[in-house]
Amino acid sequence: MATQPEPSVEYRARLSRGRVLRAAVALADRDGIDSLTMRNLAQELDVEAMSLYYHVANKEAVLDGIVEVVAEEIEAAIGQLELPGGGDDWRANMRSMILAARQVLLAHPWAPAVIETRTTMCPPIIRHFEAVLGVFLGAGFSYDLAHHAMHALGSRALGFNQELFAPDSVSTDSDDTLEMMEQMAAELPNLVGMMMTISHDDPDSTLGWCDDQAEFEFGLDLMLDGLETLRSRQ
Amino acid sequence: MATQPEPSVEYRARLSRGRVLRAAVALADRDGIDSLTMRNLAQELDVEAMSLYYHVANKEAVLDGIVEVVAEEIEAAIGQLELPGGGDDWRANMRSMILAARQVLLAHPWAPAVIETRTTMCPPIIRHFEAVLGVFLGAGFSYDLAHHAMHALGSRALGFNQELFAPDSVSTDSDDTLEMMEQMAAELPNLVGMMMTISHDDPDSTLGWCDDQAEFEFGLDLMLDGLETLRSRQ
DNA sequence: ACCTGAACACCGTTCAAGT
DNA sequence: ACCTGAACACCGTTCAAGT
Repeated sequence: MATQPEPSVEYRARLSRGRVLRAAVALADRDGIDSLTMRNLAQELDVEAMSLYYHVANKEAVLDGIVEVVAEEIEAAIGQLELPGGGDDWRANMRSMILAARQVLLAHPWAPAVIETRTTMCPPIIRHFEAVLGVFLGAGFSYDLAHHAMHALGSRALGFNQELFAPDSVSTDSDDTLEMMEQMAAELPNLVGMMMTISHDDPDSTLGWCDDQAEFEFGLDLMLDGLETLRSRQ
Repeated sequence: MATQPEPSVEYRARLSRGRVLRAAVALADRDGIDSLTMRNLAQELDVEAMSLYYHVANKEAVLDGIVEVVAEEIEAAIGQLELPGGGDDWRANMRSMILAARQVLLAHPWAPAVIETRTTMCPPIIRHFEAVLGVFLGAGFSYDLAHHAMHALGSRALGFNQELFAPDSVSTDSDDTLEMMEQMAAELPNLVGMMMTISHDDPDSTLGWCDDQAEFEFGLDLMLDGLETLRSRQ
């Protein structure tokens, strides 16, 4: 009789904080953040829910942890970047760092909302802000102006600008809103006029169906250009 | 014998959607948004939880409703405003509208987070965006530029800029973070340098304890100034 | 050291039943 | 028409118990 079962198909890998967090990210990516419950997460790992508590303190710790995983991905993505601006063009460097972070977040659509509910910064996020701040300081921003700049950037420093309301909330695709828009055309001349003009110019672009990436870059450039003006006058 | 009980102390006012929503706002203001459960809300109204469902479809409808209540307060606050810019200074008008909205939100600290989870816009919010857009168009912005401007403003149009992480997440008040900062001073020269400089200049102002209102206005003005530049070149 | 079963105190919500 | 009691299917979490 075998006293030691050899590794086989029924062998189950031991749990660890890392495995728990990676499974949590995968679950949130696949089924959405609402599906990330301790019970579902345990099932994903072929384990009982209570086993998770041996590796993470509680659900908040799981949420902290999945933000950390994403932040580490951002760090890795930025690490691989060849900064285009060299020592000269701080805006180009900042821009590519932030757009690289954004690419990572696009793969984890739940991340912005979870990040905004966190109360403490994990080390990789702190290091990210350290790097962003480094670009400002390297370009000659005073500590004071760089401080304002960090606040002004806000979540854009991590590559997202939390959109208000769902992408299609005022979309003309919905019959309800279309009807509502028609009966409100008199009351909402500006919005209706803008939507009609924009969808006339570009049928794919309405208020409810905008190019998020283009709008993000527009807002980002607006900030960076404004900050450059302030820097040069400093 | 009285066939009709006269109104008396034990008379209980009937429920209505309006009473439910006002009670929900008051509860969230007083005890925080996490305390806003159907059961707690019912208790606030001296009623069973199930009674609420006669007046609101479900909890999502309550959240939609409390955002609507806040948006109506914003609408009222802006309605009472004397716009300082007259027909000339669109930035001054926009600024006072947005800062008035912000004052309302400061009384309902839970509101930004709830607003960001909504998927559809309620009528008073739509009307608010209509008014903001009206300022842009009135100042001569093209529909296209005004559209970009609305996106760039984002939640700032409603008076908030969701802060990442809690106010004191990197505060030097906490012994833990102070210790962490000390041991990380070598790894985080930019952040530590900025914090030391800023708290040296102004002991009340550190990374973790900033003047939110001043930072909001800094970011808002940066956007408005940048947009004015684009408008004038249009 | 690591995992589990049973149980607790909550949720939102349904449905049939009361007045 | 309006409100309620009992019940259901979930949550996160605890604690003592297993191996």
